[in-house]
Amino acid sequence: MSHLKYTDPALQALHSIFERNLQDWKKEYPSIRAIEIPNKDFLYCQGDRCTDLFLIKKGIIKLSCLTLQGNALTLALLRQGDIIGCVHNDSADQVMEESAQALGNAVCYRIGHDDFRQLIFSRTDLAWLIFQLMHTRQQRIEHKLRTILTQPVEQRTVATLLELAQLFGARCTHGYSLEIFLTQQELADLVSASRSVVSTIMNDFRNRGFLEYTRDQICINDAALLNAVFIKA
Amino acid sequence: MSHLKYTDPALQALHSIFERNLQDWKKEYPSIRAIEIPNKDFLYCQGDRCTDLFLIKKGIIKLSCLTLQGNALTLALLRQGDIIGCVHNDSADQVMEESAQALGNAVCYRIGHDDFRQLIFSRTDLAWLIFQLMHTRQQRIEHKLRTILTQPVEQRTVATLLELAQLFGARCTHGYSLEIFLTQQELADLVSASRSVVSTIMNDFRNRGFLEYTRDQICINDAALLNAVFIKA
DNA sequence: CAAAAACTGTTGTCCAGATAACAGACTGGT
DNA sequence: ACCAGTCTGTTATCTGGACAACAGTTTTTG
Repeated sequence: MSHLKYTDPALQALHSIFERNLQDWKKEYPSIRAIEIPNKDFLYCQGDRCTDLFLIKKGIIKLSCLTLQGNALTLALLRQGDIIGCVHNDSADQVMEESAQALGNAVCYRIGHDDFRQLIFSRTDLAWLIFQLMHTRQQRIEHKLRTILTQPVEQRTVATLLELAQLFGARCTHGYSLEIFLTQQELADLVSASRSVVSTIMNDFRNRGFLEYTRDQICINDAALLNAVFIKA
Repeated sequence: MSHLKYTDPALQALHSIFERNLQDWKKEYPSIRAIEIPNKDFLYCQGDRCTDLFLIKKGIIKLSCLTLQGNALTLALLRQGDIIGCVHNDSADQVMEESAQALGNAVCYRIGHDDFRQLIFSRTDLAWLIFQLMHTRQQRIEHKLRTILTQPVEQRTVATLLELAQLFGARCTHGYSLEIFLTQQELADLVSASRSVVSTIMNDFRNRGFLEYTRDQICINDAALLNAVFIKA
C-alpha cells in the first residue's frame, strides 16, 4: 500500500458537483455562499455556537481543539471536498467541540444547516458521496489514534512530514518542498509531541540528509526518509 | 453537561425505521438479514474482505484493531442503531481495518453494500439520520483521542467505567452493576493502558469504596466515583 | 534602529506508565 | 484430584518524552 495515497474519488466528485451547480443552488438555497479565509483565520472556534456547514473548495483547514491543560491538539487536516461545521443538530444549543483554522489561504462554501439538510433530501447522489467521505475521515482519525498510541515520536514525525508533503508538496529537486510556513511548535502539534523533541529530531534528520529546512521552508528528500522508516521497520 | 448522556434521537429513529420496514425491504433488497452474534464472536476481522454493512439491532459491538506490536487497541463501543462494516467502496479490493466483535450477545441487520446504497438513494430521510449518526461517532472518537492524550490512566479508568455503566449497567443497591464479564485485560484495552496499572487502580478504588468487584462482576458506586473525579478536577 | 517579541537548538531533570516477572487464586478437562 | 491454563495482585526496573530553562537568532514594531 502506498504511503502517499491521497486521492479520493468521492472527494473529487463532491467537489465538482458543487462547482457545477452552485449558481442554481444559490437561488434555491439562499444561504449558500463562497467565502475566502485568509491564512490562520478561523472558520469557527471551539465553544462557538455555529449553525453553518462548510465544504472546502480550496486550501487546507486544520481542525484542532484545546485540551484542559491548554495545549493545542490537532485532530485532522482537511482539504478540498471535505465537510466541516455544525452537522448536528436540530436542537439549537449545540456548541462546537473544535476549532477550524485555515492553514494557508482557503476558500469554502458555506451553507446553513437547514439548507444543507434540504439539499441532502433532494439530491440523493450527494448523500451517498458524503456518506463515503465521512467514512474515510473516520478511518483517518482512527489511523491517527493508532499511530499516536503505537509509534514513538520519531516515526510520527516522519508520517506527519510525508502527509504534509502530500497536502502541500511541490515537487522540487530532492523531493517535496513544502509551500507552507509552519513553526516548529505547529509542527509539534501536528505530531502531538513536545516542541523540543521535534526540534531535536528535525536536526537529526537534517544531519542524516533526509531533509533540509530553514525557518520558512521544509524540503523533504522523501525517498531517503521513507527508506529510513522501512529500514527501522 | 451530564457525563451519562447516551441517548441519541437519530440512533433511536434509525433503529425504529428499520424495525418497521424490515419485512417490506426484505423483498426489495434481498440481502437484508437479521443475524445473531453470540458473545465474543466476530462480525468481521481486521484484514477480512468484507462487502456487507451491519446495523446493530441489539447488544454491543466492540471495534478494535491490532497494533504492530500485537496489542489490541479498542476504537469504540457501538450499540443499537450504529452502523459498521464496509461502507467503502465501489472498488472491490478493500480490506477491513478493524475487527468487530460482540461484547455480550448481539443481533444485527446485515445488508450488502450495493443494496444499502440503493436504500440510501431511495430513502432520503435515512440518509440524513445516518449523516447525523456518523457525525456523533466522529465526535466520540475525537473525544477519545483527547481523553487518551490528556488524562492520566486513573481518570481514563473512571471514564471507561462510567461509560460501561451506561451501556450495560443495571441499577443495583449501590449504583450500577455491570452485567457483563470483562477480564482485567479487556478492561485495560478499553482504557488503553497496561493491565497491571489498571489492576492496581481498581484495587485502590475498591479500598476507597468506589466499587466492588469479583472475577465476574463489577458493581460501581457511581455517586462516589463521580465525586472522586470532581474533587480532583 | 533599538527594544521587544517570537522562534530555534540544546540540555538536565523528572515521572507516568510500560514491561517483566512471579506468586497466589480459580477454572476446567480428563 | 491432578495438571494445565487462565486470571489477578504486586513489586522492582527502565525509559520515552514532557517540562523548564537558557542562550542564540530572527522578526516585528514603535
